[in-house]
Amino acid sequence: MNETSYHHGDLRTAMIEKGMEMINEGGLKNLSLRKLAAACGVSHAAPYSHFSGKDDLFAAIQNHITDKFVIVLNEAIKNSSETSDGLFHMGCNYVLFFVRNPKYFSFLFSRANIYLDLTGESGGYEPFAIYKKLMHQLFAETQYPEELWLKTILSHWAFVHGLASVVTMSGADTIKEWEDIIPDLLANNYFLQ
Amino acid sequence: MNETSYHHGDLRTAMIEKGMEMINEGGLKNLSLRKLAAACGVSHAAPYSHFSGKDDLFAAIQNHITDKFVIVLNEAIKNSSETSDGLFHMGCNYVLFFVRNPKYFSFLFSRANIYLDLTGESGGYEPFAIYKKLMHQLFAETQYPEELWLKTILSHWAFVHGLASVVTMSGADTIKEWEDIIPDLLANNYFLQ
DNA sequence: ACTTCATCTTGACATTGTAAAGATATCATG
DNA sequence: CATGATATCTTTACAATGTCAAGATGAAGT
Repeated sequence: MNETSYHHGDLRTAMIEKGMEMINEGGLKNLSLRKLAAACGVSHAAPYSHFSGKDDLFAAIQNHITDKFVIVLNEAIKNSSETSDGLFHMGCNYVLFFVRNPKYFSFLFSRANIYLDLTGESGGYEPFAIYKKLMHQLFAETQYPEELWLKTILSHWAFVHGLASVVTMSGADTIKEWEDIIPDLLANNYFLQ
Repeated sequence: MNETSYHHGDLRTAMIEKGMEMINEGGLKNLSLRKLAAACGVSHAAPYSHFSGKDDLFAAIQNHITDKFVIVLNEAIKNSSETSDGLFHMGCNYVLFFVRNPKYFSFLFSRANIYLDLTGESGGYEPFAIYKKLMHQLFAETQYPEELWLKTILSHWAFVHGLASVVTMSGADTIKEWEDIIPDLLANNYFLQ
């Protein structure tokens, strides 16, 4: 199935991966369904055989990026013997994922289709669910007082997610020290009082 | 200058305020320059006498929201006698502004035109600059070790900004307890270790 | 070889952003 | 008050975009 054939072969994957490329290069505003189709060498209506529309296409790209993000998060658990160590590394991996892919941040979190389930043990937006589950595990191990669970989860996640936000808004690509700063900030408590 | 006259009278302000309304109602994706113009009772090209284009118009709306945001932040200083108290209240006001205006968050921070100046004493994105300046003041008062300034600012801002993000992603309008939770989270340290 | 079906193309249309040219009212100046 | 300059708005036009419908193509199975 070469590039001159009538049928593309794997247009769905091609659209998603080309979409990720073009988001990383020119951002979102200059990316249209038709340009993406052209970049894949198909006509402007071809994507409609694989996606119900533009929203569906971009949601698929979002899911694909989220999948990679989830993989990076889960790597933190594998490489850690203790749970508390895993939480630290998951925080690092969380932020550093966006240090290495700055454009992904606003794309992932500005589409207003993400729901953070605060109450349950699982469900909701997967990266948050993973983080939450790991903290629950740590809470159980250390017999952390249950009335503080939600507050502690909120604090930790907000801090980590906020750091990712800061990184992308202060020139992630221009600051090379992030890889040293982030673990420092997560390991030590630099809050006043 | 009534609504039937050829000249609107204050189209620029009308576009900005109507734009804020429509963002709060239907979000961004359903808002076009032409719809906004129609909602203001003018032709679709009328806005071009006040804005250079769509980007300029939306930047003006963004600036207007930011102005209101800055006012809310500065109120924290007036109502506080001590600097540390002001910092606490500014954090509260920061997050609660988005509890009360959930749609503003993604609109403000997803336009990729915000730059956080980490190094200087002022300049850059104003809400961040205000927060940073207040912390510098507190550092000076308490003779806080200078090598920790940047790390402490990063931690505090990331936490506060992350909380605002969490709030908007977990249904700001459905959870009425935020106004009690946020001050609690900011006043007490619920981080592990 | 024939049929079936997924995939792709072509053509069309409404919406949108933008620019140019002209219409209208406001305002300063005499 | 008259007049011309200027700001503001309308009309018209065009290219880009998202979407749909109808038809073309070829792959896979019978």
